[in-house]
Amino acid sequence: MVSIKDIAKRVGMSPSTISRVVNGKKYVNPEKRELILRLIEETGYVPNKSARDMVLKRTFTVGIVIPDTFNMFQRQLFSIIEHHLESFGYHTLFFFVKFEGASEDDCLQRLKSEKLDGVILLHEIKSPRFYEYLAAVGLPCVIATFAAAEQRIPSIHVNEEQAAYDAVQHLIGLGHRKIDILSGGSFSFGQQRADGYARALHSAGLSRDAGREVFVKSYSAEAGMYGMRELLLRDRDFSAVFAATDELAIGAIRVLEDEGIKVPDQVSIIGFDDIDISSYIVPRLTTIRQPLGDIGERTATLLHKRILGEKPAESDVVLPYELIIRESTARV
Amino acid sequence: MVSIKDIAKRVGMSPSTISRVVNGKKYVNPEKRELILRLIEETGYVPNKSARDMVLKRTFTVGIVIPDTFNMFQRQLFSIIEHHLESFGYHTLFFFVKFEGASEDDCLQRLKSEKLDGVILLHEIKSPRFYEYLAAVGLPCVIATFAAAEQRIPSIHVNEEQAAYDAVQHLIGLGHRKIDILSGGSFSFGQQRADGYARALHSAGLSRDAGREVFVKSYSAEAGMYGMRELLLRDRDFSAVFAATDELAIGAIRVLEDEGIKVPDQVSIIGFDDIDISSYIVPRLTTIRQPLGDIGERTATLLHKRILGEKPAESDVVLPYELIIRESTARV
DNA sequence: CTGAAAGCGCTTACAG
DNA sequence: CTGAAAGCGCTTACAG
Repeated sequence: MVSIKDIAKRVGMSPSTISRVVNGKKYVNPEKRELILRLIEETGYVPNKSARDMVLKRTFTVGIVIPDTFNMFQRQLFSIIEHHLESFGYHTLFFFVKFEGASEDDCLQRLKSEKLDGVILLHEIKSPRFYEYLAAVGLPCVIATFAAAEQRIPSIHVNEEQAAYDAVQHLIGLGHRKIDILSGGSFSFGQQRADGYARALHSAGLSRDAGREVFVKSYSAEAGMYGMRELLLRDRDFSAVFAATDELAIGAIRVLEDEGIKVPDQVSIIGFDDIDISSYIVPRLTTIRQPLGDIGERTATLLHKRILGEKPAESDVVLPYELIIRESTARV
Repeated sequence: MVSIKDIAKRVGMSPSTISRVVNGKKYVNPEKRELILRLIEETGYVPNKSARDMVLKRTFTVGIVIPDTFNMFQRQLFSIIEHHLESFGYHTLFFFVKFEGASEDDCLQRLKSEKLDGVILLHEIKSPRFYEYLAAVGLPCVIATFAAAEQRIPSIHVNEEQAAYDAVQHLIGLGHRKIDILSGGSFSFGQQRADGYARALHSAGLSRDAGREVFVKSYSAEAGMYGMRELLLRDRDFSAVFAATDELAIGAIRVLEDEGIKVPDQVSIIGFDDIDISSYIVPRLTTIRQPLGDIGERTATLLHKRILGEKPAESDVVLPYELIIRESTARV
């Protein structure tokens, strides 16, 4: 591989000068610059990133911490984020974390061995050690899709509770009174969406009933099937269900269909997230749309600013969501 | 950040020795090793990856070249690959490439600036320059999901043509005679799947008809809707369609449903890939399952071996696929 | 505008 | 088993 020294030798100049033109610094004689540029082209010289990172003490890469079992919403989100990050000149490294506690420590360990420029959390890390580390080394961080707990880490998200409230209001507006909920654990949004559900019921004068609530392990279609079977086992006396996630909703519809229960004729289902597939399935899913593109762009931009040392005023960005009414909900 | 020298100073030994214990080399006095290990623990020392990469002249990272518009099958595949790669101790860097020719050059450019240990192609690169570069620098490479063209790059894939043949045979076995095809461009598998379709038709004594074939731009559900509308515009005289991709099939079903045409009662649809969602939608999709897990694992393993310098005998691994009969196909 | 020199944090023969 | 020394490829004051 050709190095900066090789180039220097060939043009009879010092490595310093070559470095200057490679990095587009000024104070270089225009003619020499031309000459050097031509030679770089000819030889196919590319700077050695490791050497550069080493002296600069940064790596131009940001880590994205994401659940091992990421759902489609998170999948779509991370490719948007990675796209923007790339346009800012960053590499991105993925850190998958499982739900077991040990996995968070592993993740932290891996994080330490990289000299990241910044990190984005798409997964809600619990371990305080994690946040202590971030603070200790002053590693810029942005949380996407979750409100930060107490820590002073900026986050980009939607008002989950209010959105869920609106979703359930939509059901109530359609005349539904017997509304079940299918949500999941592990993440705070599962709880917040359940909170919005409860508040909507309350504000409509409906009483909450533990028999109408099931919390499954994850947020997948598989989990949705499991949860709906459980709901069916308990009591068939519901006319609508609020699924905390589109995938949960898809699994729920699957089970209902298998039982010969028609959606939305007999049961209305509303999801949350508006993943790609939701507008193609039969029936098209009524859901809450999170502004994926916006979340992704702002997350990447905010992190970039923090890496550059800017301290943006806004530390908690709450973005608007949207109720998307399609075919899976109907008047009771 | 604490460096190897700091540790050396604190224990009164040389950096060489510290390096040896950090890298688990032998020839170190057991007691000193203990002492050093303890200090590393205490100080939270982590080796500087950039420095290490630089002297070792490798980066322990592999690049994954993937289409910008990757579909769900590719999405699932790359997370499996990344998972295995991580277990081998590699980082992975994504290189998204668009369909425009220029994008391949960009990708090549980026590839050059990284000192990758290896690369995996999930996207069918056309540019010969790309392969020339790989050969020139001796960069290990494995292709997944495509048969390599002439180049001597090992690849892991399924017999696309034969699988498509089987898919269409399934339709024929169900009594269908008027079978349309919905496929896409840009990738060789789109053509190979179409070839299998043609051969199945031929072997059943059915004549091929350009009016029954539509090729759309991509392989998404969106494209599937577009393609099915086109098919409908031409002639409603078909009882089955072979969609080259599950997502294409999902879009096709969507349009049929909107037109009041029942699947599979009036039209049978078969897909290809068996993406996650295919077993949850209504109707469940009949499709060809590609052995995702196996492809991912073998791809990662094969690349790892090549990086280590082993030249495995098998350069073209053809894996078995499986016809998954579900609900979207029925007797005519 | 330009070069000599030092240094980033590690590894690896080489000589004990 | 261990240390001194050189070197990986770059950048950056510093002195012209």
